[in-house]
Amino acid sequence: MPPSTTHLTLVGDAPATESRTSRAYAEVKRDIISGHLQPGSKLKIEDLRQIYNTGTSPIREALSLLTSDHLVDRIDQRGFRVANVSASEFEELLKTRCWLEERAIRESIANGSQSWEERVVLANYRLSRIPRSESKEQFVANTAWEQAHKSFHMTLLSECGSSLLLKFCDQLYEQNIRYRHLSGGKAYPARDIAEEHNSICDAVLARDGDLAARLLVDHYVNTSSYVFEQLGTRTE
Amino acid sequence: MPPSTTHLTLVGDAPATESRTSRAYAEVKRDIISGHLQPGSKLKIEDLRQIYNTGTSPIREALSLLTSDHLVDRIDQRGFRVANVSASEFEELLKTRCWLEERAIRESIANGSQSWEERVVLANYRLSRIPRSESKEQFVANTAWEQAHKSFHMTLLSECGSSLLLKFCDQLYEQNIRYRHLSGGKAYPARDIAEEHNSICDAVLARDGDLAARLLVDHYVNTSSYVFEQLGTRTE
DNA sequence: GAAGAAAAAAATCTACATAATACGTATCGG
DNA sequence: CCGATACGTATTATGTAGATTTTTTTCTTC
Repeated sequence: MPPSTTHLTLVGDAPATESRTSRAYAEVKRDIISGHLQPGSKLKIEDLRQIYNTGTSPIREALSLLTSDHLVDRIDQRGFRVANVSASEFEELLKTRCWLEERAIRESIANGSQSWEERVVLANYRLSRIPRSESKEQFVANTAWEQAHKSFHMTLLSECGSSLLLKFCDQLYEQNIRYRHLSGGKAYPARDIAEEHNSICDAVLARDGDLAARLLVDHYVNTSSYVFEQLGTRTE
Repeated sequence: MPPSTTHLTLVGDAPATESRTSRAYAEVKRDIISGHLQPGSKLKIEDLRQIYNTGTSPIREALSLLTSDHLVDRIDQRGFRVANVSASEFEELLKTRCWLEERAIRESIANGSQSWEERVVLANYRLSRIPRSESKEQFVANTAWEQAHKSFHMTLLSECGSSLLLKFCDQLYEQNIRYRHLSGGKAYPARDIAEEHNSICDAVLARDGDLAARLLVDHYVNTSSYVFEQLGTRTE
């Protein structure tokens, strides 16, 4: 007899309803990463309470959680602010990301299973099918592409053998997206990003850690040069 | 100076008074790291409110902040728990720590200033003057030694050029202390830890990144074998 | 202008109300 | 009788409203 599908009794750890704190966390995070909330700007509890339509506790707790993602700064008795950005901070971010991801992809290549290879191929394929920009004339960030891109990169690292390292890479990745968004919606330099992804993918399948690490770091450094240009010309 | 261990005061000057949230954060953190609060145990807001003599908001916020240190787990609608421990988690922790600290000490050696060398020497000297145990007969953890030890190790990494990496190393260091404490107050194996510190110090002064990294990793792996023994024999 | 007092704004905290989960007990089918 | 499921109660987490403390701004006064 086929195993009957379990009825609606929730077995695992998925709570029935999402708390307001979680919702506020997700929404504020989204708005900071998207650049909607200006870097350095004050996050007044009362304002946020109204904007996100909830109470003070959920907002306060959401902001506390966001400090761990380095997206919000908290000062005792002086409230919360959106984390600032600067060229030097971005340089640190890029550097750190390269260090950590290089290690992570090397370990993944050394330890990754057969099915991991397949997941990498699949993630790359899915990414390749999604247009980078929603419009052909001008660059309009495509959320679906963003998700697939992150999924591809995190899959590359996923079998590094350390959930801690993965978590760090995830955090740094999101901080990086924020910088990309803040650097404006202008078109990216004419660079064949898909081809870069393919090369990384090939190196992974060849289990060539040195090559994969080099390609991955180059990929990040190249993408970042654009952000640096924008940051360098900031008027602030 | 190494960065402060909490993310509570990130920028600017210290406020006049410490908030209850900050106090609760520091106290709960201390009690988790010291092992006073059992791994996996439920953190009931009402209980904590009474124990730490404050309201629900400060407790709740403190616990939210502690989740970022991986010392507390949070599940929507189901509250907070002290993060669990296990041999496999500790293995990940050790591995990740070695990866990150190796990178950090190499970078520090490559970029560290003259005054950094002096700070390393000074931190090592101070550490050498403090007894490891408060009692000669049996091992009793000495808080002053703990502080000096952390200070020495963080100084080694302090000029790696990335405050993000430093923060990660700081977090991992504190998680590690927790494991040490949980592994009981038994005497450490007879090993000349001071001599290991001296060797690392010498390698730093010789600007020998390869050697320093190797010695540092060995230092951690050696210390950890004791924790593994204890974890392996846990009755739970 | 600068120093200081008063007022306004904002963050923090407490107390209570509400909603969700956990647990013990009863019930049902085998 | 035994195991599993459903139900009702107790416990706990979450959320709201408002009081309190701290900081920031404004307004005097010198």
